Amino acid sequence: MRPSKRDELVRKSLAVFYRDGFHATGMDTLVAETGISKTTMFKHFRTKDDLILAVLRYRDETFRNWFLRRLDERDLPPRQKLLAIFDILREWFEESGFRGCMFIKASAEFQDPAHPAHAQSSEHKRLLLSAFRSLAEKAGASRPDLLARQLLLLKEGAIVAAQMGFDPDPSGAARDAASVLIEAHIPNT
Amino acid sequence: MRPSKRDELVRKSLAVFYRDGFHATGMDTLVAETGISKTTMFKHFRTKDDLILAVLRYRDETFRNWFLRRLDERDLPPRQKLLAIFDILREWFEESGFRGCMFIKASAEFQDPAHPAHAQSSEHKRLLLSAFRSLAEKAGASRPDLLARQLLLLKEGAIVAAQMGFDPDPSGAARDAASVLIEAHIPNT
DNA sequence: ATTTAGGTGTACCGATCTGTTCAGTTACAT
DNA sequence: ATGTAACTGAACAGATCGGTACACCTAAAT
Repeated sequence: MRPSKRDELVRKSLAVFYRDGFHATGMDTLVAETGISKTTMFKHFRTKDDLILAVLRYRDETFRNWFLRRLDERDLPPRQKLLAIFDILREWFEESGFRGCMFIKASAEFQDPAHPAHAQSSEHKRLLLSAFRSLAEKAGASRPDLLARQLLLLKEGAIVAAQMGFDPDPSGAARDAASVLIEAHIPNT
Repeated sequence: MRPSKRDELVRKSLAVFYRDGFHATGMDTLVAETGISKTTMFKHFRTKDDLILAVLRYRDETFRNWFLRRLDERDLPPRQKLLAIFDILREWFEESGFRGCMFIKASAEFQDPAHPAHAQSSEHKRLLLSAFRSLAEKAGASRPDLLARQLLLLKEGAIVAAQMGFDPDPSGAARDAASVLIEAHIPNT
């Protein structure tokens, strides 16, 4: 009756996969780190890949919810919300366990675009893009789709920079660039 | 005497690692795909990790040389060169075997920042950044370091978008954004 | 009290992993 | 022709991989 073990497994596996990577994490490691028996794991998920997909689905939900809710909480006018994207990004980067974007990493480990993990990772980005686009529309951008795509490029670039550590303040540089782009797309007066 | 086998091994291994990933590629696969015996491999490189590092060094050299030479060939004024970055990016994306940036993928598979592969990947990006910065200086940017970092963020974002396929024209969107940023940093008249 | 569903623990399977060993081959320099 | 250095091929070692089998445990519903 209780499907709680399943959720617990997904949550705890997420943490390990996020920290160590997908191929580098074996099922025995998951047993050790989650405290859940292998038998139970394979009762809930037929294969490791199935578990990974469930983890990615869960990550998509929680991350997107967190990000967009955080954006709404500030209740700013749409134009400022577009900028605030990069403030929330900074919060994320400063979290102690930050290790980059799980979906970028998933698509790096499962390179075949036909692989479900790859496809699902793209889908996550498309969902974010469409959220950005609707913000850009509300903000009155002349070309909302283009602006949204550009802000997303800045966001992804900042994530990579934060993960790899080649920029001292990626969210700051991205935010500054975003404000120039926003001003160009949405003249202030 | 001939160290040609070693180079051949590095070159051919690069292709396999780039296509399939580091952890997903076993030494036996490399034997099959390179036609070089395992004995020889382990004579030239003590461990798989050593081979990976050599591959990354080789990739850094060839990619950076290719990119920057391509940029020089056009001999444009510095300001236009900054924009042309994104034209060369498009060329790369359109190559048939394109699978994203090897260093982003390396840092995704070797997440510990202390891991040599991770460190070397960051270094590659820093070298590119410093090339961008010197271009931005020559172009007379008011804040060349900031502009260079922002263009690099756009570049990395575009690479991720191209690899994951969530944007129909990442190099185009990035180029357009870059031109706005350049105009803001280097007033045209 | 007993059934039933979900979970545990451990041993195990065959395949694959990185890395080694070793006898034989090729090619070139003297 | 003989020595030498690089390379091959195949077998092998020990560990780990994803996944299975099976006997047992627990708790709640009947």
